[in-house]
Amino acid sequence: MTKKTKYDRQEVIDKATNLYWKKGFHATSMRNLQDEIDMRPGSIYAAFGSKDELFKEALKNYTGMALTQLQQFRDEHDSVIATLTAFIKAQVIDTQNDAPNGMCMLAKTIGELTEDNQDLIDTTKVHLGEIVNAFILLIKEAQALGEIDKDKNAEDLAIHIQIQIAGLRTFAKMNGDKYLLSTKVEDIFSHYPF
Amino acid sequence: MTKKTKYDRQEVIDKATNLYWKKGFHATSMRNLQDEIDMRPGSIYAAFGSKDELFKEALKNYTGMALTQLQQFRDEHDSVIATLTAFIKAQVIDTQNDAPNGMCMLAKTIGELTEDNQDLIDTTKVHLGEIVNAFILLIKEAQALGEIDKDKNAEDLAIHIQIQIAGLRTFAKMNGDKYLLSTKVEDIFSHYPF
DNA sequence: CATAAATTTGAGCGATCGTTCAAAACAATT
DNA sequence: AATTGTTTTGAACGATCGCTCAAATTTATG
Repeated sequence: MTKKTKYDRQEVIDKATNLYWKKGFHATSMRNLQDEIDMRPGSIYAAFGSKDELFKEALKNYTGMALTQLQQFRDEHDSVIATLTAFIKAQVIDTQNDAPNGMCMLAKTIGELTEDNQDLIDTTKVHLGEIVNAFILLIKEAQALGEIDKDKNAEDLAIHIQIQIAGLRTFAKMNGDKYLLSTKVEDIFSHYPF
Repeated sequence: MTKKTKYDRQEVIDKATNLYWKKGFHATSMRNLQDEIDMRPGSIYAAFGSKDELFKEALKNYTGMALTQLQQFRDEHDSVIATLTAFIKAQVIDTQNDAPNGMCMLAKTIGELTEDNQDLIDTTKVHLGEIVNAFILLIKEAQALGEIDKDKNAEDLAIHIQIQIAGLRTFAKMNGDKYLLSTKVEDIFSHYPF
C-alpha cells in the first residue's frame, strides 16, 4: 500500500517559509501558497491541516535555519565573539538582499499578530526563547574560554544581543548603509554590557 | 450652502489610527473601520478616498502624537536626558497596557508591508525620519546645555536611540518585566555611545 | 416654506478569502 | 491484469474583501 507523496515535504515547507516570511501571515493567502509550492488546496490541507498549522511549520523551520546558521558560524570560528559578530552581521546586513525579508520572521510575527491568533503568538515566543537559549549557551562557552568576564550574567547578555538584532534589523529597513551597520554590530561587543 | 459634516474628522482619524495600529494594515478591513468609527462606506470613501489614504492619515496622526508627547515631556523636564528617558519609557513600557499595540506603529508598518504598497512604506520612512530629526534637535540642545559631549555626532546618537527603542519594544512583547525594561532604558544614557 | 447643494446611507458589485470533498489518478500488492 | 488503499485534483461553498453609486437625508439659503 502506502503510496509515496509526489512532493518533497521539506522543499514545500521551505517555499512556504519564504513566502510567509516575505509577506507576513495575513498578507499571504492560501492561493499565494498554492502557486508558490505548486500544490492544489486539497493536497496542502491533507498535508498540513490549515493555514495556521502550515504557518507553525514555517516558524519552526525558520528557527531551525537560524540555529543551524549559528552553529555553522561557531564551527567556522575559534572565537565565540567572532561567531556572534558573524551571525549578527548575516542577520542584519546580508538578509537585506539575500532573504525574503530583512526583518526577523519571529519579530515580524510578534509585531503583526494580535490575540486573534494567540496560539501563533505563543509558538513564536517559544521559538524566540530557543534562540536566546542558544545565545546563552554560547556566552557561557565564551566565559569558560575567557572571552567574556565570568561575573557577567549570561542571560542578560543574550537578551542584550536579541534587542540589538531586533533594533538593527528595523533600522536597516530605513538605512541600508552596510558600513554603518557593520560598525554598529561590532560596537555591540566592544562596549557595555560586554 | 456648505452643509457641515456630521462627524468630527480628528475623532475619526484617531479611531482609525488606533485600529490600524492595533491590527496592522492588512488585518484591518474597511468593515472593521466602519464599525469602529461608525460611518458608512460611502462617507468614509468621500472623506478619505481609499483604505490606503486613510492609512496614510493614520500614520501622520500617529507621528504627530509621538512628537507632541516628546514636546510635552520636554516641557515637563529641565534636562534633555530626563526628557528622552521619560519618552522612551513611555514608548517601551507604558504602551504595553495603554496603547493599541506595544510596537511602534511605524516600525510595525515597515516590517509588515512589501513593495506591493511601496508608497505606504515611503510615507512611513518619511515619518520615521521626522522622529529621528526631533531626537537630533534635542540632542543638540543637550550639547548646548552641557548635558552631552559636544564632540559627539548628534545624528549618530539619535539613530542609536531609535534602534534601542525598536529593539526594546520588540523585546517587551516577549518579556514585560517593567523593572527590567526601566533599567535597560536608563542604561542607554549611562553607557556608550552617550 | 421651497429650493438647492452637500452629506449620508446601505444594498450590492466583482474579486478573493480559507476550506471542503467527491471524483480522478496513481502506485503497491495480489 | 485486477484489486486496494493512498494521494491529487480542482470545482465550488459561504464568507468576506475593497469599493461604488443611486437614492434618501440633511441643512443653509432664497
